[in-house]
Amino acid sequence: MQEEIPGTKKRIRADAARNEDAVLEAAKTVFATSGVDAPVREIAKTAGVGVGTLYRRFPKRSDLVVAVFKREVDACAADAKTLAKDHPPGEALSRWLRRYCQFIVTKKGLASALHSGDPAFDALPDYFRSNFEPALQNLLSAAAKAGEARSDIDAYDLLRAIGNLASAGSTSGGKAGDDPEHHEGMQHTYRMLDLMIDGLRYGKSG
Amino acid sequence: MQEEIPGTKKRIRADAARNEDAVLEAAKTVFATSGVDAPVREIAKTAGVGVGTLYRRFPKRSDLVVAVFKREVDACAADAKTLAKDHPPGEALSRWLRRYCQFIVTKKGLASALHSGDPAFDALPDYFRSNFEPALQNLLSAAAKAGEARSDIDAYDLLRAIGNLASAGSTSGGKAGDDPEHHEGMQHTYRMLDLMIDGLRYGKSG
DNA sequence: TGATAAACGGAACATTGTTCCGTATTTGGA
DNA sequence: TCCAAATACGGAACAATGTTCCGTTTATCA
Repeated sequence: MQEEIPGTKKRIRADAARNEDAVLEAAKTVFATSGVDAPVREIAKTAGVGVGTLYRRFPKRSDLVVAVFKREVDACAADAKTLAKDHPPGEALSRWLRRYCQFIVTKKGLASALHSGDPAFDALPDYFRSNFEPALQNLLSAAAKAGEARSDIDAYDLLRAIGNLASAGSTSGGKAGDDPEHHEGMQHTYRMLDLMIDGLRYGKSG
Repeated sequence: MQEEIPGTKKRIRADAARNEDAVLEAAKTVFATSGVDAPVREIAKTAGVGVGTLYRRFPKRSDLVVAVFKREVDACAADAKTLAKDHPPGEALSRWLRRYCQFIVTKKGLASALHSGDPAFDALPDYFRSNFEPALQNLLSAAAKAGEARSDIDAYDLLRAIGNLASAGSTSGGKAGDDPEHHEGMQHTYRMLDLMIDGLRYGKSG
């Protein structure tokens, strides 16, 4: 979260840094497994840490939720750059859109928390957009310039469209289980996504 | 809630009936004042009743929320009939739409509960629509027949439109306070509503 | 290596939903 | 009118959870 800023008084203790990371990682796992409403204690235990430690870094439960969310937004946005480096533009675009779709699907539970009215989450939508829109815009532009995708699609529109697709296709809640209906819904979602991607890359417009 | 059905074994005890009503009334008040997340104890105390009494009638907190919601839907829908009896068709229509708008505004907190994924609330949207759509349809038809409103508007569309208007204009949460911004938003909402009503009654179409 | 600041862990506290049960009230019949 | 059974009542007690507190442990640095 916060780097070594020159002006900062003291270094962060090694164990503290290690634990902060462990907590974030545990929270990510637990949120995915048991939903965003999972008890703080469960996260602390998974991280192999006492609740006190967790609360020192994240004074409110919502702070932890926000931190995990931002961290995953960062990771997903960062993947855009990686994919752009490792693949031809059209392919990078396709892959990232699938990656993004997966992000949305796994954040379903969180999404409902966002609209819960808790002011703690007010900043998240902006964070979401300000990271994803440029990330996608770059992929889109590169693909368009290479003639590997149409150029008349707005990044934000696409983000929203896929977001809607994905939320419509997943059962509400945010747990992870092996619910078969859930899997069918997912398959359907990914099929629709592929349709959009194909349209984007090979559609009649240029 | 449940009437005297001939097949029923025993009569409901008088104090029980009285208390059920007191609880519903108290819940309505408390939800309006402190939001739908208000503690059960506060509702019980307001009703002048122990929590045990409350829980016998409403085994889950959500049961109480649902009951209050339905009761207010009933009340609002019933007002449509009353207004139709006491006013000329166009006027009845106007008045009821304002009444409905007020209903929506005060149920903002509840609305977010609806989309919380809790299956306890799954039946509410249907209840909402199946009561309000016919109620409005009647007013609309009567007004149209009397030449006091245009006839090309769908009842459900109108319900949704006003619903959106009202939710957009109110600050999230569902509390009641004297927040001045909230009041401004409300004024704006009602101004927009009046615009729609005027369009409905005096617009160019017949 | 030892002093000190920083961090740790988890018991303890506060709030809330829910259950339990001894007590009080209503009801229907004698 | 009065009694016994049925019913309902109230609120203490329990469980789950977020959050705070503080005695103990550990990392850092000279």
